[in-house]
Amino acid sequence: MADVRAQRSTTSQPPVRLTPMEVPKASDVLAHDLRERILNGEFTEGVPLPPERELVIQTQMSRTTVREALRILEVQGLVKIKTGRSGGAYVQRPDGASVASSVSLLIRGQQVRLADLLETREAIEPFCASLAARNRTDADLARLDGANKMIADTDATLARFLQSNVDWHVAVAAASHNEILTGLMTALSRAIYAATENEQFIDTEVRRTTVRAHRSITDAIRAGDPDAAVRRMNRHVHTYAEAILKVEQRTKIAVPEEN
Amino acid sequence: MADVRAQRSTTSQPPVRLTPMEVPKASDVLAHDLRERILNGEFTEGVPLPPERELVIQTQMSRTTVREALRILEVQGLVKIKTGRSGGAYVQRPDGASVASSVSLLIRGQQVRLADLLETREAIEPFCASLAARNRTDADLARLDGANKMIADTDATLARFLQSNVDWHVAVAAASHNEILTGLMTALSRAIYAATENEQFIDTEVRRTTVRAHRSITDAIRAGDPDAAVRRMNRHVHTYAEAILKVEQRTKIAVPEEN
DNA sequence: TGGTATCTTAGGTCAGACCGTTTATGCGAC
DNA sequence: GTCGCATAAACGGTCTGACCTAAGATACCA
Repeated sequence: MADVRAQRSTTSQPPVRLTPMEVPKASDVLAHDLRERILNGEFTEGVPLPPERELVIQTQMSRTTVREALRILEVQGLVKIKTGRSGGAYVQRPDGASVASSVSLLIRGQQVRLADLLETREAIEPFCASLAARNRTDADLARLDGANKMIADTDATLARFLQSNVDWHVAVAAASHNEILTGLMTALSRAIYAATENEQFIDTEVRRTTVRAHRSITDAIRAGDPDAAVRRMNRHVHTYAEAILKVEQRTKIAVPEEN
Repeated sequence: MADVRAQRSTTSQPPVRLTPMEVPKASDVLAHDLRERILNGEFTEGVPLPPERELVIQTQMSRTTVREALRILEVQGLVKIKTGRSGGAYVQRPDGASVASSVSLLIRGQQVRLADLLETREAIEPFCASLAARNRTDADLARLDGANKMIADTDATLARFLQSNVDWHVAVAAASHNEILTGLMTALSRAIYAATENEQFIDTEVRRTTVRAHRSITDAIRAGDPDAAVRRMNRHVHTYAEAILKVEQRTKIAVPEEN
């Protein structure tokens, strides 16, 4: 090791300034490189990355490191790892699900108040309904109708009712054809489901009101009437929120894990 | 291996039906368990998880497996791993950053158009402004004023302008005192920043308009006028979106990597 | 021809070693 | 004492090489 002070004495110039150096981990470097290649389209969707042992040869890294890199990409939703022969890391593009899961973590981690959840839905969903009225396809309408049919079953358990409820709301978001909004609504709906399941918020009257509101909003979406859709959705989620909050007294929210 | 058909012939009952079995990976199991404990508050923020070798002893798993689990949690933003003595996996609660990065991946994966981003902001931000007008504290106002001051500097570089822009928008969200909306706006702002930096969307005129709009919205928030706040914010983000989209002609969005 | 046994390729897990970084600790000079 | 520095200890990071398990491919036999 050369002595730094010796260098200093040989020059009158101020010492070189160095920024606090970054020492990236090998697996991060590899993950980063692969991620860039995937996002740049060098690896197209559906094709498998080279096998781990092949990557070991190419990168001169150990298999441990290679595997950690692949694991990172898997968590980020950029590859899907399959086992067995002709398994491997298959490239996929991240979809709304990854957004939904990170939003779920955000919600669960912050111990968010139920009021915040409902507020957020009030912000987002009317806009979704408006977009849905403009962009919906026949397939979207079919999905909405299906959810309406499911939820109309008055004999269903609470869990089934809430599930159809979620399905309908997610279907509205999907009909907006905006991936981000769809991801957000998926996460929000799931969280609200969980929060309202624990309490006995939902009585027969709420069920009937909900079914009617969904029908009416679906009609507006089918008719391609954004203004009506926005207005009705606004009223629906607001009414729902008020009903819930009237019952709720500082309830702790517990969002179930997805998968 | 026993012959299945032999069993069948010895009984008249129909064979047992099994669902396609789930064979979770060991590292996923551990990651899942740790994640639940963190989110349930069993490990509070800031405390380190047991060292890897300790986890190996407790879980009877190999260090490879333990490390993969920790890596998963790190990517999900639930722990921050530090090296060196008294290093380890320190528990942290996920914040807007993890949502932001998954949104970024979604965008870079080209599943999302810039229009979707702007649309989502149009859905969320007016609502934030409304809440902010109702819930803002003096500290919130100070933060908004600070951002307004920064952005008014006409000599600033584009990067500085956009950063102050993001700061202001995030400050509005923070003033709403809704954790979810704040997290979402952080993510969206960063993504929009990145998407608009690459293009030369921002000219002097846009800058001046933006500064004026921010001032006017800040006034409404200070005055505690939700209606004015919502109206002005609506116009601001809508105008901005139109200006951007006018310039954009099927432009490929390239969001730079965070970190 | 159709099904079944086997082979082959891939990821999953394990054990043990060693390296690099960072902090605690103890010792010596002031 | 107390400040500074060398050293030790406690971490995560990486590597090697082995073996297990899943599952598609293939050959073989009825």
